[in-house]
Amino acid sequence: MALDLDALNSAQREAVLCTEGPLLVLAGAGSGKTRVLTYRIAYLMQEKGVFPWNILAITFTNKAAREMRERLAKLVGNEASGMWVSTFHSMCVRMLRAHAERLGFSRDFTIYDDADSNRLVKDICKELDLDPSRYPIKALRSRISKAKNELIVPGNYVVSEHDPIDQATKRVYEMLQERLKKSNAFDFDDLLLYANLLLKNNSDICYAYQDRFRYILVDEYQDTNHAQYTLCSMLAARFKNLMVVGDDDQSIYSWRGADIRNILEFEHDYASCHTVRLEQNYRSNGNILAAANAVIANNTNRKAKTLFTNGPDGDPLMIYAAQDERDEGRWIAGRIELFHDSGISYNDIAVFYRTNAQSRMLEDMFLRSGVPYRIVGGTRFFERQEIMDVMAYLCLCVNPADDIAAKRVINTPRRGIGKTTIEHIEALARTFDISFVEALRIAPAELSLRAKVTQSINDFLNVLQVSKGEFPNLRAQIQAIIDAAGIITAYQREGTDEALSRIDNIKELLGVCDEFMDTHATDEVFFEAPGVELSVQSFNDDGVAATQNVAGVDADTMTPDSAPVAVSEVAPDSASDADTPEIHLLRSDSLADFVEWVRLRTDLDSEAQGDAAVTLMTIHASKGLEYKCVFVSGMEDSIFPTQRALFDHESLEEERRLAYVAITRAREKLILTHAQQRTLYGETHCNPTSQFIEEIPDALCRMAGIGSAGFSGSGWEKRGSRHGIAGSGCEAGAGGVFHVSSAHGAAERIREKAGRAMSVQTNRSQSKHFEPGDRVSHKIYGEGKVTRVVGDSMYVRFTSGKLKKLLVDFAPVVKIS
DNA sequence: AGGACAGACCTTTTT
DNA sequence: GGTCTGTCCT
Repeated sequence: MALDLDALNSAQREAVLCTEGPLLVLAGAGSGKTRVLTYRIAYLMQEKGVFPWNILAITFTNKAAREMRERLAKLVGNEASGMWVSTFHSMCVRMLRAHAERLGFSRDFTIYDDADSNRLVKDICKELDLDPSRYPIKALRSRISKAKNELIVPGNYVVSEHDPIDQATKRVYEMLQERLKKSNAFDFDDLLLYANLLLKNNSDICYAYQDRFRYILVDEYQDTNHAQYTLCSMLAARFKNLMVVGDDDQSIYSWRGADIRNILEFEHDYASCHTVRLEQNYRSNGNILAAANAVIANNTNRKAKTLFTNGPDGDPLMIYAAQDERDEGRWIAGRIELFHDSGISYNDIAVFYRTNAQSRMLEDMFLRSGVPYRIVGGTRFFERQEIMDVMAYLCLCVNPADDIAAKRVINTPRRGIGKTTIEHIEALARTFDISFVEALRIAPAELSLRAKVTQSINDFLNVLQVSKGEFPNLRAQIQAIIDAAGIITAYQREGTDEALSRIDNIKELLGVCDEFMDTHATDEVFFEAPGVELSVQSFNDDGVAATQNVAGVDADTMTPDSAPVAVSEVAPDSASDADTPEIHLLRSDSLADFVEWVRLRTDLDSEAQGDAAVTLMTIHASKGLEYKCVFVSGMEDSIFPTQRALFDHESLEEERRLAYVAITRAREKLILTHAQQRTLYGETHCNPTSQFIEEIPDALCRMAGIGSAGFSGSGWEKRGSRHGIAGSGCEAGAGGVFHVSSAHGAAERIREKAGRAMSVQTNRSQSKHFEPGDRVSHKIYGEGKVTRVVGDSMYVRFTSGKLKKLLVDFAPVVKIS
């Protein structure tokens, strides 16, 4: 398959053809950067004869990695199978698995997620007797995380004199690392930190990887933190074929440690760097693009870029001023129905918001108006309690030293092992310097526990025993562990709807396991290229104290003895030598690999698409996506931009970049809404229209109207609502269901208040009951006649001729006489 | 040991 | 306003 470079524009082609040396690609939104990345890889292999195993492509999300792999496969078939296309984190895991011993870890280490490390820090604070109000866990953790991202190990953590929290941080940090190591675990930040230390303190390993990854490509470079930055520079130090792609205007994760300077100063770091700007946008209509350009132009700290398109201007942007958040949600729902009627699929529509809290009202209104929706983010699958419990069992089976996991599930399901017993066992573990699980084994004798408790402990330990049995496949093994743990049985006994849905979720996890088995059955096996197998042999297993101290990192503190080593390139047939550590591969039958794989993914990104539905998500979550039609809600100062950013220049610029991201997600239609009044955290505020709206030239916009009490009219949205009075509705009786009221004067407000009170009455007395033959009015479809009522749904023939099935409880329908 | 209540919390969260 | 956590009570 010959590569068709004519499919690229000139800037894209330039980036593809520039294969040698450092390359910075400033890729505006929608400018085809993934295309450039994949074409460049294909070009390297097909035209430059570069072996796939000499290429490393790094992304931030698993989803992005998968997409790139897929697009690459389309371009070059399975030629790319020896290539590392992975996230920073999974790349680090691979390296750490291969060389865990160098760092004093064993290769079966587990990865602690956020909740795990939170618990660990909490435990440590308790032990140190730190008052949580003076030393908030959150503050400690964020400082530690920041330190890790900056590659500051505990020994190098500099305490500012008059900062007690800082002093506590140092102690907690020290202990945290000890505990993690004892548990044979890394947290997310550790993966990057230790991979850095591994390369810094072991020049042989570093050299081997440098030699292997001759061409490195990094996506979303604007989001890299310092640890990621140094990883890239170390790996690329030898061949300097480092291509980074990013858009400083889309840097929205500085609060997570992303350092925008990494991209702004790339040209400085690599003097011989070549820079390419991708400014032609293939996604959005002209008006949308013009709005995006106008907004982002207000930022000062950026690499100037101006996106252009050859496409049409399209519709003007629509701006709607809602009365309050309820009106906003209701209006958006109505607008979506109009779009849907005009032939736009729900799948092509997305609604964004700044904070997750805002999704509630939108959901509520969508439910009531019958707009199908799906929410991205929020409580994620792997953060559900039951899933975390099962995962804890799995982790424990893989790594019995995982104390956090053990403590999490020792009494899940209820086994009658309470707080005091756990504390005793913990004390036991500390006395003998053993793990929690090991302590469990001796606990009955040592603590002379009652028979019932002993039985419980044996039940629990039996789970680990069971996991070691023989199974036809991974799924069967996991199933057996879950059964032995008795989780499902416990939920079944509970029998509540909630418990049953938890069982469903656990079944879903088995589905995830199936997916894992499918996707890892074959492809990753080829990841290791013959002939360049990276292998490391240690001359001295006892570890002669040959500690290297590289680049100011205190190797003593965190990296134990690094022994002198030799690197050898082995022939393919010797690659399987027993004592030759191989680069870690994910095997479809390995529980350990499954656990790792799950830990490094955020959500079910393989989530089934299901029926057509509108997508709801935070703006952060929308990065990298696009929709024909985009709503951005809550465009008010102190919501978006957030309150904290209003008086801080840097934060405000980041918020503006966020606005830029939101705007540039839209292909054809962009609707911005704001509410004149909004209740948040129980308090009602009147916020001014977002300054970002003000920054968009009027010529690009059209006012879609001002939200008013009248529009809500019918009162349908209040039925069954506990918030009835809070609505903006002035009540029916005023005539038409959809009458539009005049502007809001003071007098009107007073009348409206009266109306509200009345509306509650009206609603309470209003019958929800419909019968065939009833004449009804629907908010979107107008008038119609009920033809059939089945359970809680009914069929209505509208004057337009449409027959619709509606949910009696939720559809925006009222009876008319 | 486990349930009930009261208090604190509250941007964003690729891994 | 809602949710999650921590403590107190039984």
